[in-house]
Amino acid sequence: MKGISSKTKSISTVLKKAPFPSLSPDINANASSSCSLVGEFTKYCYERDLPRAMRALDSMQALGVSADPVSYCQLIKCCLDRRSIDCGKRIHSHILSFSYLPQTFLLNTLLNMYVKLNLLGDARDLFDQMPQKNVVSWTTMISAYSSSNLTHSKALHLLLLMLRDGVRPNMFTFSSVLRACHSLSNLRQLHSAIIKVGFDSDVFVRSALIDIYSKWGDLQNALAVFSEMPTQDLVVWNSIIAAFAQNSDGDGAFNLFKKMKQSGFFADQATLTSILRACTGLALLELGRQIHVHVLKYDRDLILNNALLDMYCKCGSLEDANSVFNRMSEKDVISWSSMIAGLAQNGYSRQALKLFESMKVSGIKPNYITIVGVLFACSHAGLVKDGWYYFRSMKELFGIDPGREHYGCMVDLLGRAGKLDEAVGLISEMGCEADAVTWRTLLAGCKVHRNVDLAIHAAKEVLRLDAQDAGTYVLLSNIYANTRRWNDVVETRRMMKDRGIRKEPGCSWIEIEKQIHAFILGDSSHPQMNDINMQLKHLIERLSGAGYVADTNFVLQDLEGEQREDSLQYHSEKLALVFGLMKLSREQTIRIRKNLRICGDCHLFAKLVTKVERRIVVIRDPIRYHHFSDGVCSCGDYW
DNA sequence: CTAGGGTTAG
Repeated sequence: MKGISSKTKSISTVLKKAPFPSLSPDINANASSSCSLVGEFTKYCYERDLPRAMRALDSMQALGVSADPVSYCQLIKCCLDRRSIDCGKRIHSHILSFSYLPQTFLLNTLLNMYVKLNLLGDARDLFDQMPQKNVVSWTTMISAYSSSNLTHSKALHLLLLMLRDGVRPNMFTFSSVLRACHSLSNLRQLHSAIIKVGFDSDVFVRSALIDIYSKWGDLQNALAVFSEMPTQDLVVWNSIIAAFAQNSDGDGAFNLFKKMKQSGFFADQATLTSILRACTGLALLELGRQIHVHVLKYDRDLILNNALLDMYCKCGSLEDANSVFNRMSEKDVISWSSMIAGLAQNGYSRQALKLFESMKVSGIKPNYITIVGVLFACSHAGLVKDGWYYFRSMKELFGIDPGREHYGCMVDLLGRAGKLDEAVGLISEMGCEADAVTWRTLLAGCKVHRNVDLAIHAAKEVLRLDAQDAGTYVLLSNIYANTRRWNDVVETRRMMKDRGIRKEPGCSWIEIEKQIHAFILGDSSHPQMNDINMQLKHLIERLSGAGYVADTNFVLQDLEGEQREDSLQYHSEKLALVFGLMKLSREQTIRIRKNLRICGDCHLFAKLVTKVERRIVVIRDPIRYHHFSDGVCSCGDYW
């Protein structure tokens, strides 16, 4: 890639290549044949006939003649479409051999080609050698660097060089460079620069602003950008809806969606994808099914189908997930990963591993997240050997280094199997420091296998890394109470109070005829609460016959609010479950979502309900799925 | 010749 600065070419080179039509008949003949050659070349370029155009280009190269820049641009686009790096480079070197300075827009087209072909190095070489860079050249390069996390700093750096060079950024530049900002304050700087030049009214810049504020978790500012002026652009609507869906504010997403329709816009693939994600977050299976109807008209949209698939998995309807998965005309690593994780999370570990084998056969390469799902499947089914195998060979087989999540799954697997020492060993072996999630996982193992000393250690680690984790304070205090270490109980409660930790009230949601009913611990505002309480009493009597005894160990988990012995009875999932029994027909699965982990008493309660009442119950807590049926739970009583 | 929105884990 050298010699692009044709300025430096000697006069003699220039003369040698310049046509002298009057010198001799030979040269005249030559000139007229070059003329028709160029004509042919131009024709092929416009017809997008890459092979013929390349052949003509070679002849032109031999004769030292050139065509007009627009034809070259056509041909470069053609290379892009065919993704032919080789042809692109040949055109580039042909253009370099010109005796004159190639026009900037032609070099920009080449630059763009390199960027789109992911040849950033070649792009940068060309960019550095361009004698004249205009705003398009700069923006092309900045945009290339902005699109990868690894090169964000280069994008910002180029913006500075551009300004120093006296080239003013335009709307294109800003809408590309925004995603490269490295902090919220950096984003605010860019935003105010944008406002200063008045580009904030551009729909591209606005959607980029909304998107990046959302990625930094700043929904207020995203909404502020959105609300500043009336929107007549679908992408801007989609940006703000996605912002809410991605920041787990499903209700916010639905409200905006409603407003969008009122403003006369129709949902496209991106809108539906975000709305499905909102359904996923809120576990709204029925609403998700309704959206599915609209998805059908985009049945070849991969991303949309992936979102649909994930919705069914996370809403606990594996039948639907399976049928979507099987009908998808195209599947990528995300489709496979979602399905594998979905099977595992819903208790079908063996199928998950089988599907993983099919995936390998299909030729789609597993990624980091796929392996998380695979290990999760192993841990769920207690497949210690398989887990170790996948964990130990993932680097060799798939080229993926084990990360936090993988270690987390292994700690879960070992903890579940009672191999707590091995789990501790693994934590110390981690390349990265164990985070609160990992310690919480170990803590769960300690709880089930009643290892008090290790539980205390794990809980302390959790609290060291996440001082706000109300559940762990409560659990720790619970352990101390059970082992009669009263001073420690007092100390733990004091710590909680000092740090202003409040336990989030337990809340459960159930969807009945497209209506969401929420049950919050200690809140009896539901209109049918009296009825529900009565039914609950009757139900408990029936369950007692089947051996149900309230597990008061868990009462201690509720330090806040009522500390009555019978407060268990009011755990929100019990109320939701009873309401489901009252309102849904026997054939309908009772699906409940809750904000806290399910307690042991409610877990036993749900198991017995499915046995005594012959119902299917699915409860999704923030981490795991519990499929209850005939007195058994898919989690195997470990969660 | 350059720009914006949607999917898997945590």
